[in-house]
Amino acid sequence: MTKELPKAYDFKATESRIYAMWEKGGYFKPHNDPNKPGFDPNVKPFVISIPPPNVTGELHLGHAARVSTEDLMIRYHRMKGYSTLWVPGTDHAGIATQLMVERDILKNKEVTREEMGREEFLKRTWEWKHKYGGVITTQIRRLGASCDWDRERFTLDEGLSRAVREAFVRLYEKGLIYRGPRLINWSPGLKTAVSDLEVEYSEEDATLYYFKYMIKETSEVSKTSEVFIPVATIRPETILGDTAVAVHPDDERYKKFIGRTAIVPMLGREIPIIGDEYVSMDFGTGALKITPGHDPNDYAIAHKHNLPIISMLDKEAKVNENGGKYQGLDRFEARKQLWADMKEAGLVIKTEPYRTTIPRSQRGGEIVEPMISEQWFVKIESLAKAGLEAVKDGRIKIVPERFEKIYFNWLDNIKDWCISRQLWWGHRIPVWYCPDGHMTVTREDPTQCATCGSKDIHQDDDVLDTWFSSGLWPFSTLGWPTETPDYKYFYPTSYMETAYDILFFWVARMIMSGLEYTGKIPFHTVYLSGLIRDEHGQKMSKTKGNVIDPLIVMDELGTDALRFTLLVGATPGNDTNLSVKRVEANRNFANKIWNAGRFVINAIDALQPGAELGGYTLADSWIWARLQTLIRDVERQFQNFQYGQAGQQIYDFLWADFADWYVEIAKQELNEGGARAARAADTLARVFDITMRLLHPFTPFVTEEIWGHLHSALRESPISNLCKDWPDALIIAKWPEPRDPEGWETDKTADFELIQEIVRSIRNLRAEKNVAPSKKIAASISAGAKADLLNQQSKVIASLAGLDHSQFTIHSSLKDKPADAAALVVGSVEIYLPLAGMVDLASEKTRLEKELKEAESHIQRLENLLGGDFANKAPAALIQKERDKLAAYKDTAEKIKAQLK
RNA sequence: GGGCGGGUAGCUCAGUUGGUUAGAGCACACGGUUGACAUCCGUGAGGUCGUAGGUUCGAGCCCUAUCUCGCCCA
Repeated sequence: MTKELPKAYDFKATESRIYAMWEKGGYFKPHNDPNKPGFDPNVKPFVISIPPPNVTGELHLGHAARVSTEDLMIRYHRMKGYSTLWVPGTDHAGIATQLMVERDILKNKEVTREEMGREEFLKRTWEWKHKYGGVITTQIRRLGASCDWDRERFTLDEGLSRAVREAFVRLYEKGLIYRGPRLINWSPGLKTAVSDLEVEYSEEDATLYYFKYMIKETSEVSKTSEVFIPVATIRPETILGDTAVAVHPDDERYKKFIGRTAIVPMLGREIPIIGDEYVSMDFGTGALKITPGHDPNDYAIAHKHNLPIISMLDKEAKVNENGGKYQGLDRFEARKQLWADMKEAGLVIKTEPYRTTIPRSQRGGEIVEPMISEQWFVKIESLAKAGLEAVKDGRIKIVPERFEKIYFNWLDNIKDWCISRQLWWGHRIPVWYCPDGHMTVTREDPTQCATCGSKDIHQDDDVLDTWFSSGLWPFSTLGWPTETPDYKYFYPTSYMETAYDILFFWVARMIMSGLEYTGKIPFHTVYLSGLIRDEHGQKMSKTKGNVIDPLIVMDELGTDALRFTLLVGATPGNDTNLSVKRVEANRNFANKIWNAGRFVINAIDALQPGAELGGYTLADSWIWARLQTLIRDVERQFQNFQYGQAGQQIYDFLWADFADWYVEIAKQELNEGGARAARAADTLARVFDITMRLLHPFTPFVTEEIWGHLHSALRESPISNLCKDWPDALIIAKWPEPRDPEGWETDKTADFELIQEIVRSIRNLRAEKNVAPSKKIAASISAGAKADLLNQQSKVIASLAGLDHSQFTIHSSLKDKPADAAALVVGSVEIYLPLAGMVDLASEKTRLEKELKEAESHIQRLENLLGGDFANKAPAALIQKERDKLAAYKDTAEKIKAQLK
């Protein structure tokens, strides 16, 4: 006998215990491990590498959604028998982590990282990592993630660092990596370059400054009149870096000035006036100042016209020596000063408010400054081409498909990737320089210059973009560049599951990297999820105060409730609005699972030894048919990545079909004892077992826990045969295989649905007439051809509809309709409820008339339908279906009419 | 400017390759201490599926236009 189970599911007492049991049982490990004896290379693996969270980060709902989805995929495939591996890990998140540690030492030691020095700072950062690096993985465990923790990786681990080094050296040797001064996005606060992707553009209020670009006078021009070209700019301070003024060659106003010389305000520097069709004549003043050192478009024009490039800002975005007397001023301060001076000098025309897009750093939000800087770049063209091909030819599939277009578009327009960052926390660029400027790039740290042999060499100060190492993740985590057994067996991986916002940052780069370094696709399927928003679709942010903390939600409502909400609320590629109300509803669902399980277990415990199994009842057949349909639907939906739909259907089945109908009917059967009870218990156990298997990837904890109890109850029961093939834990139980219908299902289902309709209509009437739920009432039914069926099911009907079975009669036909009775019509079945004293003739008449009207409107509609082209063109089966419906409505209408007489 | 997604019940969302009575959760109304569950049960109300055309025997779903919200890219 099983011990008494609590009345409510206690997730707090369950989750950590179950997780420990799984981990201890080794269930998170691939069952077919290439490092172990007995390995079979022919067994199909299923592999996911986790999108690595920031090592010092904390779990947010985005992580929770990712982890839940990946765990669902993993558990499903594990149950299907694949040798399943989920590789967990974290990345070092260069900027984020460095900032955190910088803030910390500034607060606690009051030193900056520069004052502290690189070596000491890195030591502190590693300490920080060791202290906080485990937080997020602990939180991921709480979600039930069934990853192989023995294979956990970190991007700065020795192995992964070797992969980064190998990748860099290979690209360098192939000539795909180069260093040079280019216009890049500079983050003055962080004092590092950032890639194009790390800049966000927002529409903001700004000021458009109009001023005079004076033209150097020549003899032909009157010395008395003022000659200038009006120019407008958003950033007046960049005037200090102007190297030309451009106008459209066809512009009647200005074309006469082309070839002449303009004078940079306040600096007096002379710059050419050039003609270029890039200038739009009707935008602004029609003339453009060219600042190639601080604007990407101007940079391109300067290249075309061979203009000099002047940098006028330093690394902190203060004006440098090229800014004359403004040197040392911050960029915004310089803007004010310069403008004031220009006003004084009579060069100012006007200012006006203007909406424009401002480039801001994705991290921190400061305004990014385009600047010329010496950086390392990856020549991306050939990599992009390969990445494009892999998706175009179907080797990699992106779900949902519409993101393929976005992916193509990005790769078609991609620019070289700036991979160097002026940070300390990361993979230091493996390039050494000697005093003569030779570069040495090797897999092992060199002791001398490869070109001149000089021992006086120093390593590049910069580190690589974190995404450079993340791009290697699917294979570096498996041992690459070494051909380890893991790499050989588990690579390429299977799915890459992540949110669409890092399609470019990460997914595209992983694909390009995988193809470039391993010659193989890193995964065959990319599944993109949406983002998690609050219940009104707003982005969650601390400033809005609408952040939902998954840890608190799990504390209050349980992990399964959160998981189920995230999984069922999501459709591929679409954002999910999460409301705590919904999580609460799913906490209730977890409890429903628990209690349905308790009921099943009690039924099993109550069985008498040696009980024979009775035959299948209609309800047995019906629930079994429903279950088989469910298995087929769920399987199809899993194959199509429709996880939300699948979860919803299982929910509906368990709650509506199983609990509300089958369990209620089973109660009666169980009361009868003997063979009837044994059959009911048997069906309960079989259906519940399969339902738990289907539900396990969604709500792993409660299903594992209750299934375990079911398992022990069964083992000690007279029907222990049922569980003879079950494994020790649900997590590795076999996934239910869909099978084809056997032919009997349609009739049984239709029969049962008639019973349901009869029950519902009696309940409805009872509620309408305010019959106390506890009161058993009499009934007689005229059932026509259904009389046999209803006779067999009379006890079911009676108990579900609250009828007194001893006063319940079923006939093929009734000669006289019972007096003083309410009449209900369900198709061809007439039900009489002699509610003495409660039946008011007038209101009965109204009710029946209403029903008649409804039936007649259906008859009208169907007759129109069947009288039209539908009858000629629609599929035969469908036409028959509608004809049957029409017949049923006609039957109903006639019966009601008879009642009304 | 180009592209993508959403607009379905009071709120938040589902809705298979078009199949004819559009679903759920929450909220709401009425009634229930039925031996699994009040984290529950029963019953009910609530929708011209953004708008206008079109294709089709048949459109929430396909096509065109349009309004609106959001996102990505330039």
